Amino acid sequence: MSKDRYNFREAEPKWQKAWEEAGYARASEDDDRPKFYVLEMFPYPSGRIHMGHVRNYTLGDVLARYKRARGFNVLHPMGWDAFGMPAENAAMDKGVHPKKWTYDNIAHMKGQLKRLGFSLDWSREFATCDPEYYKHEQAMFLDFMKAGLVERKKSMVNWDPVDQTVLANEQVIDGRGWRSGALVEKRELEQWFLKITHYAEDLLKGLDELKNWPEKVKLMQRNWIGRSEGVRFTFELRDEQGNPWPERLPVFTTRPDTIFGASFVALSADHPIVKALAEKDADIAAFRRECAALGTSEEAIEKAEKKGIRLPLNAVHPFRPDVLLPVYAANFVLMGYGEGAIFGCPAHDQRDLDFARKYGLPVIPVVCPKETPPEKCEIGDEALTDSEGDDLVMINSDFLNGLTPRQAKEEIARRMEEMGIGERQVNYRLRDWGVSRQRYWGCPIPVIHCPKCGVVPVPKEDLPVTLPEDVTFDKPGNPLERHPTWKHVKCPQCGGEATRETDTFDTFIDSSWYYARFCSPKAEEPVDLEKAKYWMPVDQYIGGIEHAILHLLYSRFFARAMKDTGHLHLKEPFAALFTQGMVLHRTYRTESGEWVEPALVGQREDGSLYHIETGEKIIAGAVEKMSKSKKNVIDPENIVEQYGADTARWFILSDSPPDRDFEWTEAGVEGAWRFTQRVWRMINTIADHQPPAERPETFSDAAQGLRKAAHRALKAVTEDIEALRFNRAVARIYELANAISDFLKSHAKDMTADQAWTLHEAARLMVQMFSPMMPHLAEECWQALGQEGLLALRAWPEPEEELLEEDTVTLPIQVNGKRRDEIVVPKSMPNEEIEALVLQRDAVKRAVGDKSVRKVIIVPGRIVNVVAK
RNA sequence: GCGGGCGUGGCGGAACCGGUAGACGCAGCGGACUUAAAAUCCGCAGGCCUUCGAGCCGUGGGGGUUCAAGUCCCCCCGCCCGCACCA
Repeated sequence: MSKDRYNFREAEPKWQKAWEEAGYARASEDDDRPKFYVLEMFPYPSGRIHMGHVRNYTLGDVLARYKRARGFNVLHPMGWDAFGMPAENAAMDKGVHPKKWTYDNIAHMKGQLKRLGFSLDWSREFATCDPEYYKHEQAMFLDFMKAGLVERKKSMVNWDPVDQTVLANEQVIDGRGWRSGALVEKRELEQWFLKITHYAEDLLKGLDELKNWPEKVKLMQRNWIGRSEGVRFTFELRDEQGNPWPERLPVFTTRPDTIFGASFVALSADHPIVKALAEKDADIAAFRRECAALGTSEEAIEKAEKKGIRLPLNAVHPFRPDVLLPVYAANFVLMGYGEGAIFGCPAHDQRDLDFARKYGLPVIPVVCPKETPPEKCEIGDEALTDSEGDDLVMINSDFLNGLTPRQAKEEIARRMEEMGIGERQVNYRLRDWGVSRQRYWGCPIPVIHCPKCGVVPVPKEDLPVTLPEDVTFDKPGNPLERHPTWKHVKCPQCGGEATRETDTFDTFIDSSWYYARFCSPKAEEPVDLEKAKYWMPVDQYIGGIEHAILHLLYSRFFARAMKDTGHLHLKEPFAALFTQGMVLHRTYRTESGEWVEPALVGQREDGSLYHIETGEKIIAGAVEKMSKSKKNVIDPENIVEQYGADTARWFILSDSPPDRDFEWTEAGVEGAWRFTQRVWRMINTIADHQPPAERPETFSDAAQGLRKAAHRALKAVTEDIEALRFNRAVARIYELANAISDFLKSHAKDMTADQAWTLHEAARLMVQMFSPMMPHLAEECWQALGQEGLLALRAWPEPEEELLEEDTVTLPIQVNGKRRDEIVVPKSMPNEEIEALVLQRDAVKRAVGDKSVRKVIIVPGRIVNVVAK
């Protein structure tokens, strides 16, 4: 290879082949070394990899390669999250079968990943749409059923009345179906649920043990689970004539202390009482329809204006029998939480306040800061929601007056229990996981519906229940439902005519246990426990923050369910979690507002932008997440083609901390590209200086300086890689490269033996340091430096301790907190001596002026601050 | 709406546990080399002011704690992520 120009087109395939032949990325359980399981969230096979994948898998690959060099037996597998809606959309739009579309995409993307040089153990690859994978999923579901973790109940879906199809939330746009444009309705269907709430407490407690998870993710999960302690109690209801209603109304509240501030009661529009009343009242029925048009997403419901309708009912205040509270149906009360009914206390809940103001209901403050006189305690536009402060006191509340809200909660709970109308209750926001999907391209749910026997599980020996391939997507709805023969089977129990379940699983199930399958991808059972015991848990999991709640919570749930059914031995699958940021790119538009892809944007001398094909003026827009709709997408394939894998990897690691968003820029890749070329030239220059075979006895000052720089860089880079601070590691490597350049410049002409030796040492260390990031270039450099064998197989170097120490230290000197001077002192200098030295300095004297020195603060090794007044 | 996060030069970022703000890279400017350009190499570089000693201002905005605040506390603004059928 040319010494002037690094040819990645030649080098990259060569080293990829060499690693493969060496079995570099193959993982085996039969190994004495400690194990390390690094896993990145597997991709959906959309067709092409995108920059987000490049970033994700580069982060993981750096760690995998580093850990191998550190003596770990590393498992770094890859697979495909292959079921899901896009395959069906492609079938509808382009007429291609979901299976063909998916497997073609996988083949293409696999090639792309290989060209990026990721050290993945491809022998463990699988796709979740392989019957070999999903048959185990079906088997586990049957075991979950036996263990009582599965339930069948009614729940709401978005229904498109024109397409006669169930819609995903993302397919509902402003309350209308994305294809038909029809107003979406809510519809109740019998569906399968996994009882994640069974583990609510355990999932919450388990978070405390996850020391290497980001606090923000744990906090989000805690809030999602939403444990709350409160009281469930019942109201007596009366109709408009004052006659008692046959049943009492149960409500749940976390704020029983505010009961004397109650000014209304609100029921969910889907509450059985509201449903019953709607039968006889057109207005209530209309209100229910209005609520149904909001769809099923909590976001849409909460964003909507708070609205309600008065029901012909009143509720009797439990402690003031003469007070009747009006009862409403309200759009912000969720049927799925608590009892689907609340009492409203406008003074101390924002939603209740908004509602009360809209309908002219009284706002009675019952909690008041202690220092405020009760008669001055007023509520404006903002409710006073705090109930924990000891500086709060109950007012307007009969026997509660004078207590803190905390005491009042206790007192009310006690009295309600005494009266027999309520009890304390722990409630969770977390709902059971609805896993039924009315779609074709998913894992079939392995049950049969028999008119005589009811729901009958498919016997395990009949698994997998596979998808029929002769299906069409020319009509809306689920092809499994209308397939002529597939669903018709004999009942396994009575042998009579029966039908298969035509719903398939939520694809989140597929991704809730794949990490365990990678331990034994060919096992006869879902997971080979011996192998799982060796590899699990995942030591480092890496993926996007967008999965902070659902995917990660479902996976934690699945591990628990698998443990309880004997399929896994631990509850927490991911020992450490890292959440990467998104990849962004600037957007461009023409003056008429059309998006333009970055490749078509040219820049003139004066900096103005133009369309390179049409010459139109182009306006630069915001830097945003890469998305097809805004055309600000850079295809990794083009980047690898133009610059090679190492440049792409290096750039994506270099600019931003991995957990923050990353802006892809042309200039940035160019910079990374130049660095690869600069390194290659530098290494070849160094190779020309033959080092002595033996390590020199002594080193010149210059050589010693370079050795210190190299070993310090090694220490810093090692720490940065361990902490996944790859951008800092990159900066340290740049610094070392600069130090080596400087050294070469000043000593190239009359290089002594010790200097040549030092140069080679520094060069080897630098190459090793960037080898996890730019593995191909590193191998090529390693060879150029005359080293034998694959660098990938070499142990990570250790810095020499004595080169890391410094005997002097530079201390900045502040006077009253402002930096005025600095001194260089021996590390061992006692504080009194430092103080004396500092006070003699001209700059210090000048800054002190005619004030007198009150104190001198010395932080050893860091700073001196002179306090003068 | 609710929950979570982020905000530092022209740009991406660095700054450990409260201790020199701006490492490193990108872009820029000046110079060398070249017939020329590219590439490469060297140098400069937060802002203001300057009598060239220095000084003042500066980490989204406002307040506070401290000898010392990008970092801790309170309030506000902007952007991003999630909200249970996108993956």
